[in-house]
Amino acid sequence: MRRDGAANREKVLLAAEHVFAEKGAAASTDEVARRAGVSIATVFRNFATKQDLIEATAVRHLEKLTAEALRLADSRDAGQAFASLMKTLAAAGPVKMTLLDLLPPHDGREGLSRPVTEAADAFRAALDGALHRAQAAGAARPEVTGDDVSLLLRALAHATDLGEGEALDRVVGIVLDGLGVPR
Amino acid sequence: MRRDGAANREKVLLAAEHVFAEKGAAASTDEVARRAGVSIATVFRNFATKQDLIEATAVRHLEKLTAEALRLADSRDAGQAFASLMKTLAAAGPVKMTLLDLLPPHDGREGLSRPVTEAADAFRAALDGALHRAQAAGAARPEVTGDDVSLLLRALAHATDLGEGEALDRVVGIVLDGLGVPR
Amino acid sequence: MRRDGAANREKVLLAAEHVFAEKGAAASTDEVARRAGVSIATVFRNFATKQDLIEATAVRHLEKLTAEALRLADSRDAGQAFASLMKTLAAAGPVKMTLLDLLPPHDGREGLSRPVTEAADAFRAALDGALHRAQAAGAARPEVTGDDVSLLLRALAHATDLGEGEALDRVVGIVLDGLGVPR
Amino acid sequence: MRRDGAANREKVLLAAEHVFAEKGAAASTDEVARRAGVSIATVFRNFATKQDLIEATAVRHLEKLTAEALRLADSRDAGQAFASLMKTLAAAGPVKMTLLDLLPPHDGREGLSRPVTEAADAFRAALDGALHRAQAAGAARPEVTGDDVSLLLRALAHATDLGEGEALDRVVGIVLDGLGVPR
DNA sequence: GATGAATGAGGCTTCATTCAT
DNA sequence: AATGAATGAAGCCTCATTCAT
Repeated sequence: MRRDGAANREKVLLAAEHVFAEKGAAASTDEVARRAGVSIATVFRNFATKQDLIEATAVRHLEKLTAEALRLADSRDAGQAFASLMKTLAAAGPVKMTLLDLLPPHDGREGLSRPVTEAADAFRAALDGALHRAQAAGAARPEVTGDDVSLLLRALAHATDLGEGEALDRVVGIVLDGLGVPR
Repeated sequence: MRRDGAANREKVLLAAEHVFAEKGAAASTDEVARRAGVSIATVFRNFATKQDLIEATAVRHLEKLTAEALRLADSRDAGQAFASLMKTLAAAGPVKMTLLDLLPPHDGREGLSRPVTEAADAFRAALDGALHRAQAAGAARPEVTGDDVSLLLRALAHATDLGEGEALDRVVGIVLDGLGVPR
Repeated sequence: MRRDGAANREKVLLAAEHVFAEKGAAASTDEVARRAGVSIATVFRNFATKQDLIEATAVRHLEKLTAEALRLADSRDAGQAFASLMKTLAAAGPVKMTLLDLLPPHDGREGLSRPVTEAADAFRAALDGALHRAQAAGAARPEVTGDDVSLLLRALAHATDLGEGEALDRVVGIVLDGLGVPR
Repeated sequence: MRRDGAANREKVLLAAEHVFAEKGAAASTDEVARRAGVSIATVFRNFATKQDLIEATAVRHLEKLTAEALRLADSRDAGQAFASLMKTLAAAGPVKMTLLDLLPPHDGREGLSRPVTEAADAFRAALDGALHRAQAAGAARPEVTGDDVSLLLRALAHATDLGEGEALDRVVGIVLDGLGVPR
């Protein structure tokens, strides 16, 4: 039984990721349930509130991004690693919803639950690490701050929402130029 | 009486600009009415549909931006002018709503009314003009396109939505560096 | 000035007759005003309430029908006169709205204003007169009552609302047969 | 739980039948819900649209009428059967709403959903059958058509709306005389 | 007297959330 | 644990009626 429960939770989260990505957080819980193939009551059994579901989706997405950031950190070339990270994060896969809006610095943090802020902080730490390594290797301007990168990333994620594949590459390239990252 | 009507229409548009800016287009018409100090029926008398109100707000905002772009165009230093334009537009005053999302290139243009697309095109033309002048003066990389700038602007406008004043300046500066605009 | 007022009242009544006929009493007062070419405030100046307007329209229509009934009464052949009357009334011209619903016997009379009941009674008297003359001439079954005719007329008026020209003639013919009126 | 759902759906349909009958299709959905003893959201869960509810009510009523028509068809005396049918249908029980307006021939059929037109056609077929049997038995004039009967029925249903029990019998009797149906 | 504008009440519909099976 | 059903609150929009010019 516990396995069923976990499986359903998983299905719902996956569905939420897609639905919120496509239609924004305004999408109805019903639609998430439908896409997950479960009843809406099941969604609410797993996530007491729609906000909870949104936050869980955000956490999940942030964890993926953090993992990606840490994976790339192992690369020998710190500049290359940082550039790849920016491209990957800006593209943001199918999750076009701006979950990254939850990253600090952010005004609306007060209302967020612990898990979300923790996940956001973890991601932010990974991002800072990548930046610092690149700066140490001379592959990023020293005066650039973590906040700068975070804001730019958020901005690019939104642009992703709108631009096409190749267009996004061009834009990310321009930003990397501005950051002093060699390409 | 026409004066009353015009004044109220103005009040509603102003209120809409603020409300949509703060809470996004999902904000309720009721709230716009409350902020404008009129009844909701008055809002609907001036704008038959919520979509109409949103579009009118967008047009108004775009027209302001276009005027700003054209005003700056008269500057002697084309590079300076372009830089100022980017900063001004990214800041975007109190209108944090991403009205700039209406700029081409954009997928969702089909559903938009004529006035909106016209206003968006006019703004885009002014933006392209500023870019070309800067490039002709050697104050912007020649390979940068109008689409690049438009996407970056849209991205920065979103970041504006979240970042603070000084932080925004830093970020815009980085982007200008990437565009090869001297500061 | 008085002439303007009267003219407007006339225009409104005419418009109301058409609009209510086409869309039923659910049609909006705005539409009546638009069709009359006046502002909605003018409509309400002349008729304090929408109900008042509806009743005035009904009275006007009833008076026309009464006049028609009296005009036909002069015919030599009482049976012929009665048959013509039924046909004319069932067709009801452009006023398909069932103003005849106001005729007695009717449950909802209590709520009606004096002018309406008076007009309805006058029409009913004219109708009774035509029937009695036909019966006196042996051109209608003696046991038929005014209520019978009134109900049938109301029914046919509704059918008119729906049927076509020739179809209506057939149906009225059948009813006249049932009433014993020679054709 | 399905039992609850079905029961509520039934309650809503029943309430709709009464409410629409009394106040016409313009009656508010709220009133239907109140009469059914459920919340208005429950009404909309069962019938996505007010139009859907109206149509479902119409279908239900038409099916009852069709069943009645077919039941009477088994009678030995075809004329008697037809007369009974007319009386029953004209009386139409508590459903004073003119659901019969949906019968062909009718202009507004285009906007109707499949189930409604099917139910209307089924009823019309049953009615035609009764008429033809009566004509074959010499108990109705041969030149009378199904359209004639349908229109008359519609008309009488409206009259039902207004007249009383005994008055209706008289009127139906007159129409049957006109149709050549012995009584 | 006529009008353009304003409004409160009400109608349809959606949705997050709760309940009973 | 999962579901179908129920609901209150809220949103958009319309309309009869009133008000200010």
